[in-house]
Amino acid sequence: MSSTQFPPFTSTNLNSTEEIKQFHASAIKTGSFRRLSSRLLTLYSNPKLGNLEYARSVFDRISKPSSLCWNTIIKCYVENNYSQEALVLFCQLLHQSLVLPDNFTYPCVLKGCGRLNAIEEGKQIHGLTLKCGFGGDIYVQSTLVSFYSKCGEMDLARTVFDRMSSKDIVSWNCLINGYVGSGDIGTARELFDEMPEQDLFSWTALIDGYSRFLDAVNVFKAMLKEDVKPNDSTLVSAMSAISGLGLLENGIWIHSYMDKNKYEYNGVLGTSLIDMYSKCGGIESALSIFHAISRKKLGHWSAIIVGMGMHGMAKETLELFEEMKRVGMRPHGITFIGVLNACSHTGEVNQGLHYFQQMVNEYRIAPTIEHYGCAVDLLCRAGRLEEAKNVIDKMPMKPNEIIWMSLLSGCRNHGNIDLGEYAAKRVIELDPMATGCYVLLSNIYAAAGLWDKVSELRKVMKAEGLAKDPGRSSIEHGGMVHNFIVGDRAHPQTKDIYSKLNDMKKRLHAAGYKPDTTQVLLCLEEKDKEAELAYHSERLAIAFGLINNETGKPIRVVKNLRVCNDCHVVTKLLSEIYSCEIIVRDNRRFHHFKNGLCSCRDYW
DNA sequence: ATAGGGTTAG
Repeated sequence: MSSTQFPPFTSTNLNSTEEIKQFHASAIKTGSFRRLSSRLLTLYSNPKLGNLEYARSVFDRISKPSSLCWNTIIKCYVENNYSQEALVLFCQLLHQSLVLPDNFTYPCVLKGCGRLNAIEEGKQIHGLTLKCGFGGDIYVQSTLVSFYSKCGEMDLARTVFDRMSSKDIVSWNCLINGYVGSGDIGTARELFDEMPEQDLFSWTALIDGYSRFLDAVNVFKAMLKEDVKPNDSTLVSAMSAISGLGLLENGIWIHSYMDKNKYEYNGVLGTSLIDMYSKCGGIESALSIFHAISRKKLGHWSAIIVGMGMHGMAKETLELFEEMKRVGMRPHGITFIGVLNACSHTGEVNQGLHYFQQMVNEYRIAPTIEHYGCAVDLLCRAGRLEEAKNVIDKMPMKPNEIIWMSLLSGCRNHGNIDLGEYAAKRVIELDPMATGCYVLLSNIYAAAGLWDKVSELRKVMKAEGLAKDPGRSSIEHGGMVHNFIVGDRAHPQTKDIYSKLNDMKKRLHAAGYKPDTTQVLLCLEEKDKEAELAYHSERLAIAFGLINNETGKPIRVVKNLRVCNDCHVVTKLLSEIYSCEIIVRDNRRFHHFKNGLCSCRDYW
């Protein structure tokens, strides 16, 4: 819109900082600053512009700020994530100003309290709203619901909500969001069904709440059926669920929906798409999305670097990382997570350590516990266990169970009993219910033939009520997700699957396969151990994939645990025997099996 | 003289 259509002094269309500054300058020149100060303050306070300093300087030049001015500057601080300062201003408003807070003020400060998790301050302000007669204001009440929710006080949020004499869609959404945030998706769902009508926020909240489950995708589809048009946030939530589950077919579907409806990928949607394709095993698609984005932002670069790292493409990852720096993009902490992981997955230990140093020294990024986790992982995978232990001992924060699990896992892979026991003790101190830890330790004992120690561990697990987390694998076919657990016989095609497994077994043995039973947890006869391996969940999924794969497309399996050594050997052979590419996502990375080889080059 | 400023994803 051209500015000539609107006289500068009355224009409401000043959208850029530059335009506002011109307006500001002319207001001073013509002596109309006093008259326009409140308008200027509002313009500078636009949260999209981030002009907090200008807004404040205008506010400070207003001699007797009206409640409108107070409200605007307080909101500006909240929106720019300086809620602490917003509360300071609110106190000044209470004690030092000529005007009193009004019904517009309270929602702003309460929002600030929510952001700060300032439960006590919020409760006091809640009291004030009642005292000042704003207890029945729907905006104040909804913000209170939201505030208590953010502070984890669902009972209080519910009480405020139940006491509201009239509720609108926003009040319901605030409460639903609260239950979603507290992880109570059941109650969130009940409220969603109970509310008089749902809007985009309600749907998005529900999709968000189902994040790690297939329901998220189904709710998204139901929403489209109701002709509610998703916005960026909805799509991000839906894609995040798809990524978590690794549902490539669904991912392609949502992408084509977005294409058809002309969504823009230059912002957060591009990042989500890259992330989604990477995590669903479509790294080529992730790359083409990335390359098609004309003005690549930090999020896009980081997403593709993290994604390629997961696929073990260390060389390409590092090349892109160097290119990113060359074009003047400054990496942040998450980018380095991707870089370190890439090095870890291919065993580029020294290069990884070099990048860790670069992050600290050149980019002045303080390593988080996740970065130390990467460094420990890097060393552990390579068998440099003592060095890893050294990193743990010297890191500035208390190591968490993830870090000790990395060490333990390294000890399993490199057969270090003493350090393994030490790491396992640390894990159990932090998380007594850590099943995976018992399993890894058992693996160490089993590999060393210490069967009495294995059975001792099993007794402890039994006494503690710990069951081994069963291996689960899923595969998409014909618009459905098929899930398998070890020794599963629940699938409608079970008969075919087991006869395929039999066929696989024969052909594997003919190809010279010898089962590797060293990682079987149970103290069983050699024959029974082999049987245990033969029904690992990914083999059921692969058998299912082979039966139903007429198209010659890769078979894509998503697993909840790490691939065991034996399954890894088997999957390599199967890719050759059946001339079929098999792509497995385990809980850490991707394995692309083709022609008898795996992309991880047996290092994982 | 009058309008303007508020609540739900980040």
